This record gives sequence, structure tokens and C-alpha cells, in this order.
Amino acid sequence: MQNQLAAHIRRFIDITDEEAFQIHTFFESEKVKKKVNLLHTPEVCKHNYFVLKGCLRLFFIDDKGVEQTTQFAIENWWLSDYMSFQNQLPGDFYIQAVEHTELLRISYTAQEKLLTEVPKMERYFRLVYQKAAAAAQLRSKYQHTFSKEEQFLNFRNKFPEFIQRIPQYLLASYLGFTPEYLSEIRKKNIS
Amino acid sequence: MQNQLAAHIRRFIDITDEEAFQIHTFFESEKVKKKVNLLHTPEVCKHNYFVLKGCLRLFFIDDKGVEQTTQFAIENWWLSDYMSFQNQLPGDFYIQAVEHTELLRISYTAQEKLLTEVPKMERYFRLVYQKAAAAAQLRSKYQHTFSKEEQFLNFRNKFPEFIQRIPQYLLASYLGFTPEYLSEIRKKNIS
DNA sequence: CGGGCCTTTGACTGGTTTCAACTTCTGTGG
DNA sequence: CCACAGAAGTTGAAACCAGTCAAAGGCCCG
Repeated sequence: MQNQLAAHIRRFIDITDEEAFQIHTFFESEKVKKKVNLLHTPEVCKHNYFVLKGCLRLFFIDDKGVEQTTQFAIENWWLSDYMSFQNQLPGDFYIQAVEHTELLRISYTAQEKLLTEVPKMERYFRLVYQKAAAAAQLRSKYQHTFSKEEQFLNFRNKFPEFIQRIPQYLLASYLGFTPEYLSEIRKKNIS
Repeated sequence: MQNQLAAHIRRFIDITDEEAFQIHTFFESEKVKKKVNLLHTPEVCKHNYFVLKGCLRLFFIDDKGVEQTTQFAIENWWLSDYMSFQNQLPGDFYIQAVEHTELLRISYTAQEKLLTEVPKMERYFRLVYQKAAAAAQLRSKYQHTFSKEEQFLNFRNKFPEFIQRIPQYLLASYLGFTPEYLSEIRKKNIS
């Protein structure tokens, strides 16, 4: 557990074993069963989540009452409703376990404390968020370039194993179309 | 000039006047005429840009040869092709001035040096990127919720003055539809 | 074994794109 | 300061991508 987060941090910055231990004290670990919500609206997103094993999703409920998934987080990914988290104000996203998931969570106040006590973690989080920003730019590019069908085929090329893990209606929702249409696409492109 | 960036930094962290001066030495200022490219593909994005006055856009050219704008940056916004910038590898985005624009730019190496010499800037950039990540989540939510027509109406509500500043075909491209369709929408919703 | 959730199917609908032609605006040089 | 050329915006018709709705089938888990 602890090693996994420390290993991730070490992909970005150097930390000693003592620092790794110190950092770890700011986190709490949690196990969540499939379909259980870690965050529901309208609630302040108090934690930033780091997935050790399993999968989380970020979603909201649209005007018509349909769940819309905007992000997934698998092993070694961070997830949070950033708007709500950083302002500590109620947000309109839900966070839910897609599979049985093990995670580390850090509260907003604990993160602030961690950053003042271990300042080099500023660099780690800076790099994590920078990567997130880069990923967002790339995703935006895909959405502008490809038709919905192409987006599915692209996604399947890039993450073939992930598609096996999640139900199709979640994938459809993430890619921004209906389960019915996904079904049609799959038939055409014999998977 | 210098004051404007320092003022922006002070919205996130405290810096002394001496630090503000020191920080400023890492930047170069530049004036760009309308329609001039700061970055063209396939080129490494060597700089991170901070807009003092004017407007930049990030775009790419799709399969059909059409320019697709994915981001704008106005006064006090940062812009860069993050994927290319952080890995210092060729990217596939262009950065162009939408208006006559005054900006500060910092090179990748200068930014690295700034961050080691003035470590508290890690926090500043962490917060800037965190805000960017939050904005990306919000944008993703809008794209999942609203039809293209609604996205335009929303955008017009939120940034009425910005719509005046930029040509419609850029706005259409940013919102992900055709100029013709934007024209139709505007007619329906007598602006 | 059963019930509910997920996926598939098909018909119909409509939002959005495409293409081509026309009009209006803008900026540049004479 | 006017004229003109190219760029930007508008219009309308035809085609299509993708959504909606309703119903049936498959599958997982209790």
C-alpha cells in the first residue's frame, strides 16, 4: 500500500524512506465496494483519492436524470472533484467505485498540512496536475477530431484491457453517447 | 508588465518585491501581431505563455485540413501545449495570436531553474494547474450536458464581452460545430 | 431458479454537417 | 479616401450521424 504511493511519488521527485513514511501518515486507507459512492451531491468534496487497486468514476446527473461519467481513475491515478475540493464548496459531481476498490485518501486540510510540512510535495502535485492538464488538452483534441464511432475505436485501441473491466453503458456515457449506439458500433466493428 | 504577473502570483502565494523582481528576470516579454503563430507543428513547445493583454488560441489541424480551436487564453491566463512542453517533444498544436497580444514567456529550462531557485513558485504553478484541471472537469461536464445550441447560449451568458472580441468561426470551432450552424443558432436566438 | 439489470434490435426522428452560392464586412494599396 | 479583393458571415437544400423510444433477449447474482 504505502510502497505503491511512494513508488508513484518517486516517479516525479526523490524522497527518502523517512519522508515516505511521514507522507503516509497524512493518508487514510479505505476499501469501497462496487457501486458505493464516496461523494454525493451536493456535498463538499473533502478528499483527494489515490487508487491503489480497482476503479473509480466521476459522474454527475444531467437534466434528464441520466448519469454522465466524465472521468475514470484506475491504479495509480488521482481523482477528485477539483472545483469542489479546492474551494471546499459543494459540488455537483459524484464519485463512485466501479469495482471493489482499495484507495488512499487525503483530506483537504491534511493535504494543506502535508504541503507545508513537506514542501517538496508541492512539486509532486504540481507535476500530477500538469499531467492532468496535458491529458485534458489531448482529450479535447480527440473530441474535436473524431466522430463518436472513431472515438470508440480509438479508445479500444488505446485501452483494450480497460474495456473488459467496465460495463458498456459506463463507457458509452464516458465517450458521450448512448448505450444503444455503442451496441450498434460494436456490431459493425466485430470486436 | 512585471506588476501584472506579480499581482497574479500574489493571488495565490505571498512574495516580496525582491522575489517579484527575481522572478521577473526569468521571463522574456514579447508582442505578437494578430494571426501570427508562436508555435507551429511539429515543433517542440519551448515556452509557457502568460497573456498580459490580448488573446491567444491553441488549435490543431484535423484530418480534413480544418483548424480546430481547443483553448483560448486572455489577460492573466497561461497557455502552452502542455504535452509538448512538459516532455519537450514535438507536439501537434499551434498557438496563435487572435488579437494583437502582449505576453510574457518563460522557456522550459528557465521555468525549471525558476522552480529550483524560488521553490515557492512550485506552489503557484501547482495552484494554476489545479485550477486548469478543475476548469477541464467543468468543461467536460458542459459538453456532456448540453446540446451544441445550448453550449453556445451558455457561453454567451458567461462571457458576453468575449464573444464581441473574437470572430465567430473561431467560437464555432471552439464549441465544436460549424460556422454555418452557429449562424443559424444566432438567427433563432436574436442576439 | 428467478428477477433485475445490462445489452441488443429496429423504426423513427431530429439535430447538425456538408456544399455551394450569395452577401456583408474589413483592411490594404493606390 | 475610395475601390477592390479576400475574408467572414449568411442562407437554403439535401444527407447523415446519432438520439429516442419501446420491446425483447441475455446474463449475472442472490
